[in-house]
Amino acid sequence: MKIDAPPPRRLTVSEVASPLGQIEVILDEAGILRALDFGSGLPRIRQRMARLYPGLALRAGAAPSRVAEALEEYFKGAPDALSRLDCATAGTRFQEQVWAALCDIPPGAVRSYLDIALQVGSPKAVRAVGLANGSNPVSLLIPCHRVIGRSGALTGYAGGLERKAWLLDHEGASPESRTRRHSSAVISQ
Amino acid sequence: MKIDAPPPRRLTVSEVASPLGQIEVILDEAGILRALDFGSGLPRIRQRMARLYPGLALRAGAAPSRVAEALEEYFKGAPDALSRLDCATAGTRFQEQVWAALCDIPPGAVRSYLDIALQVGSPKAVRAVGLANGSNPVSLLIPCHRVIGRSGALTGYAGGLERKAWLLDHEGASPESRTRRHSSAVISQ
DNA sequence: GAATCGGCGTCCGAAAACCGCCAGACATTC
DNA sequence: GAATGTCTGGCGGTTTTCGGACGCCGATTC
Repeated sequence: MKIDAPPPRRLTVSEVASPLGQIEVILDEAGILRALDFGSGLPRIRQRMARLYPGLALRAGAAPSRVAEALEEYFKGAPDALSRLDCATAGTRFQEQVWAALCDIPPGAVRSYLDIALQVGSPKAVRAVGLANGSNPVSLLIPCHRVIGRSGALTGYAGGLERKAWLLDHEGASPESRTRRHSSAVISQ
Repeated sequence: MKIDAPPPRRLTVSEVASPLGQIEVILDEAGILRALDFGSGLPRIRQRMARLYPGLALRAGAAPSRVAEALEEYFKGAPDALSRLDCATAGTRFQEQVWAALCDIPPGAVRSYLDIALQVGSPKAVRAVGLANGSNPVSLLIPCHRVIGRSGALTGYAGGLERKAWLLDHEGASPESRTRRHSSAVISQ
């Protein structure tokens, strides 16, 4: 669940194993997720944290079992397991709107970038939606992987397109819904 | 005393009466002074707080008696009373250096802007010292009023030159030291 | 499909504007 | 001469503004 929270005072980074490789997890002192990304994304994420929360150091630590277990369940086939975890973000108004819209997409469903743009009230800001998507700090919980091109093409994913495809399969998004053309109104749900 | 402290989570603004008019005081949740200025400076100070600590609202409240008493004593003639209070600032490296230098000036003494520039190791940054002085968030505790022109002219004060003059008189800075020329080495102390 | 173009929020770097100054050069005045 | 006043130019952080580049797209055209 995406929640509101005051800025963090302390950030702890830890690793969790997954079928898709190491996952980097950053939690604040209250145990709220501030970032989650696949291993290769660590430099990117450190940079974002440094920009968002200047002067806040990252210290290493072990992931709470709570978090590790939720991830494990998710990868075992319980897509709702992640909704037990709380996460908080610090973005611009537009980014927050987009990220909130992402959270409305249930597992197994997909949306197009245009769908999201319409939903946040900026019909022409489709590329901007792509940018906002790409700067989502908390992968998986905020399901930016459920947004694909209107044509059904996956188009892009910071963690790599293979992972995006894997996740959608895993969540049961029908491959058909991802290749049918000009049917964004239909593929919802 | 100027101390180090983590960024505030909550800010409370309150007013204290003084011979120089209302004084606005902003404290964080730990009772540490984050800002202090004369009444007219409130908009200015709100703006600075908003920039330094984005998303942090100011709520109104009563000043702790501790603070009110220290100010009262100061205005009754005990210049050291303020050193009981803790304050914390969030400035650039240069600003922090300047503000620290200000804290070395004892009551009753004055320094020139050049003196401060020399002390922080940037002999030519006299105007920058003026700027840093002017953006001191915690008046009185960080005694920016004790910095005057090398010629003895008061040159400027956010709270108004009358108040600057009053404060220096009140602290016993000899009027002579403030008008003598070409003697910055002498007017110190 | 492949190429083109339009659209939009964000980041980043460069440039300009702002000053709570100081020294030096000259006029004035005694 | 010495004291006082007025100008002028240079100084250096900080903040603000501005412009360009960028990208997880979509519609159109060929």
